[in-house]
Amino acid sequence: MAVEKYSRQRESIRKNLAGRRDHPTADMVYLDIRKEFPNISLGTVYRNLSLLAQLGEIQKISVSDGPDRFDGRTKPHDHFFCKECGCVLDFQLTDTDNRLQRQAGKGFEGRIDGQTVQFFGVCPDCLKKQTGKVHVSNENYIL
Amino acid sequence: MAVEKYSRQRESIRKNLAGRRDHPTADMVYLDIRKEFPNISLGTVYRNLSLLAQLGEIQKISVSDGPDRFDGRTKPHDHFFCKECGCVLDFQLTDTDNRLQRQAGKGFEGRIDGQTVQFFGVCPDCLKKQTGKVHVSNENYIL
DNA sequence: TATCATATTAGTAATAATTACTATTATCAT
DNA sequence: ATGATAATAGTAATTATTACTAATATGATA
Repeated sequence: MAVEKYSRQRESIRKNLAGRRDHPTADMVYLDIRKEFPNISLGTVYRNLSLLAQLGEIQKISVSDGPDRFDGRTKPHDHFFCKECGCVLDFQLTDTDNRLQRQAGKGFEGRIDGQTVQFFGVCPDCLKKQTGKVHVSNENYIL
Repeated sequence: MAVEKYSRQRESIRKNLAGRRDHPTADMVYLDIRKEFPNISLGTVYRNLSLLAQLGEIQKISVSDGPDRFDGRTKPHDHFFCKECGCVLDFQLTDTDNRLQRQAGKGFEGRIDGQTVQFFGVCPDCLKKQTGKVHVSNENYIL
């Protein structure tokens, strides 16, 4: 279960994720890695993605309307999900985190180890494409 | 696709979710509804859960390690996921939301329609069961 | 109340995503 | 180089969910 031996395939998967900013599915990673390892199997990709996620070297993101996605960024951050194109963007909320966790922890008898914020909406690209709608600054939309 | 006619099965599913505080999977709802409608099919449960989620009458929650879960609470709130037993608890963060969304929106050219916070940790029940570990107030754990 | 159009269902088949299995290969310590 | 075994490729199996279809339920209208 734990990693005990190096493998070129796993290293390639790790590097692939580290070098991209989108949030690919296992299949997208598979198609990419096949350029270097034409015989790699999808199962190998899945196994290594799970493994790397367990080790905290990548992050696994579950979405309600499709396959899981993976994120090569190690340090904790948040995500934005576009309801138009389905893309996932990274958000870095500075410092609010502690406030969040502290507030949630008040009177809670369990233990909170971490948290992540999921934002939903329309990404910049899709918003621009929506002709007929005037593009206004984001802050006007805030409730 | 839209709801145009009443159905007793759908109403039963809606009530079932409204009357419980856990966050059941489609299968758990199915098993429950079968007490009232022994012939209801799992597909019917799935279809109505999707439908109700689209209408905003229930909420669908995706988790990384199992089937989707459903939540009968209509008003927006957050969730806590226990890494021990897999249970999902509701959290209501008072008012911090606006701050979050405003902060995320700064300089973002897309549109943010909503957000939800996911907390991870160990639930109160599991924490108590972990013998050998002293139970301390949650606030000591906050980073 | 009977009739009709059609939304919804039960039952089943199909698909999508992911995991499990196994013989072969790669890694690494000796 | 050799041996122990972790990891892989290829494939089968499982899980979660959706799609399909004939029969039924709903609700409007006569």
